[in-house]
Amino acid sequence: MKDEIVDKNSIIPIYYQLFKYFEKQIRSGRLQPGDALPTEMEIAARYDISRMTVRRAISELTSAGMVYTQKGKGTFVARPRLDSVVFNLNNFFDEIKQKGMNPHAELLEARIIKADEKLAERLGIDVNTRCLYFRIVITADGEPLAYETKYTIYSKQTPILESQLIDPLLSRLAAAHSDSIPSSSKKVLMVSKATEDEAEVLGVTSGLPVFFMSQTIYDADSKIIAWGKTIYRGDRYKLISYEGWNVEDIKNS
Amino acid sequence: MKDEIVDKNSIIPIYYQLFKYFEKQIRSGRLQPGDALPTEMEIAARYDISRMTVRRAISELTSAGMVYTQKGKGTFVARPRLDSVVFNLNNFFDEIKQKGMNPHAELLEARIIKADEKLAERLGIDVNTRCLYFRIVITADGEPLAYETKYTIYSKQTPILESQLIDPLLSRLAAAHSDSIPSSSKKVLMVSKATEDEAEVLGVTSGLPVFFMSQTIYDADSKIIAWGKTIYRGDRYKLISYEGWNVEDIKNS
DNA sequence: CAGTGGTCTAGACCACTAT
DNA sequence: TAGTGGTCTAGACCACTGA
Repeated sequence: MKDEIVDKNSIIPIYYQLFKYFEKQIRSGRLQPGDALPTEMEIAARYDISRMTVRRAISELTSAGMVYTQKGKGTFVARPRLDSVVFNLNNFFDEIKQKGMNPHAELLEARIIKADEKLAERLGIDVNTRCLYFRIVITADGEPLAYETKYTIYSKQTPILESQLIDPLLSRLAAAHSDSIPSSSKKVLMVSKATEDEAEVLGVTSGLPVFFMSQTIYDADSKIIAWGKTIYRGDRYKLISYEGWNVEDIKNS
Repeated sequence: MKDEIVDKNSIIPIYYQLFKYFEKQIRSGRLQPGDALPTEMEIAARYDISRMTVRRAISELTSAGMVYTQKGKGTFVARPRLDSVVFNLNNFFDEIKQKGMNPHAELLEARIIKADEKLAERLGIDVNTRCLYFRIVITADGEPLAYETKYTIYSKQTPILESQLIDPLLSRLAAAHSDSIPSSSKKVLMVSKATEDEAEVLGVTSGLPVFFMSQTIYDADSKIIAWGKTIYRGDRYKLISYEGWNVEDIKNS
């Protein structure tokens, strides 16, 4: 009854209750950046819990970037890092759905081709190696938003299902039709102007600024097994990044 | 002598040795996605260490996204996630330095202004509130790369140092000249065409595709205390994102 | 039911920090 | 030297899984 902070009989783990308690202290400003937390021993004694449990709670706070520890000195409230920017580009389909729109992928073309010099160079393979080539356009409520062109090595020569081609995850396709297992990926985001071909597919005027993203997929031996490019309409797409401690509040403002 | 995996007398923590051991097993493919790790009890018994130490190692693997645990079942090797894209835009100065170039920030203009309607709207303040307005251009080896325009509430009315204005961190400036402490930040990345003004400052032709990034800084009460926009030359700037388990290898390829 | 990971304890020794 | 966080132990009980 003395301490409402930690309820040992709760179903909620003690370390989590403690984590939430300090999180609230910091978010509300009762603990300011630079302030020291009580020592681990103090916290353990105050709430009559083991020091290992206290450490678990502090470990969660550290992961969340809210505190940092200094050996021999103590644990201190961190300053929010507001200037390292992380832009997230998650599954396009889910993002569209999340906005209450209806996503759809349409297959424009799919062919088995023999690699020309340019493609052979890109995929790090010999000229004339058999590759799978296809193009899709992604729409939201019927309006084109993104245009993808993809290539992958076609070593297995297994039948191709349309459902695989419109799968937004290139790595899954590469896994199905190449001998290698996707292990790593490199994506590069650039700006560009829509070419005439791109403009037509996307239903915009040629020259519109667009996001241009290339993706290269590698296997465990760092060999390239797939390559693709995606054009996102610049007038409809933006990347948003939130940082700090009261992110949920500003998302709604 | 039997087990080279864990050296209890090493300076390196046991949990870290164990983490590195499993990391190597997974990266090399000896442990494949979906494979189960030995149970915690087994590992503890095999290397004669405490189960809590084993759990610390597994916790590190989980943080790294290399394994996942299932209550009552076991610990399994995860599939690398190759399709959630994270683009990082860190400190511009450091990035330029890292490429062996010489970064420089030049102050183009700095004034105390009274907010007009548009700015008042953006900062969520009353018209005619005193604000600090300034523009800077960032160059690498003398070549313009980015062009920043920033506004912050000027409530303290403390003297302004040029060193503060060319500080790439807007949050630091906001902290110095506003009553509030920066707590959160929102950044939006879009594509655009360089306006005539921007093109002149950046030394490019008008209409060049550019990255357009806006940043809004909030205090703990979710009140806006600063706003800025940055134009990055599209012909010189790109965002690169790596994912997977052998990222270090492909960075060099 | 036996086996798994999740939580927690009450100690211990260490390296580091500041005085 | 006293106090801090970092590591580690050898137990314990729990909820969940699958046979």
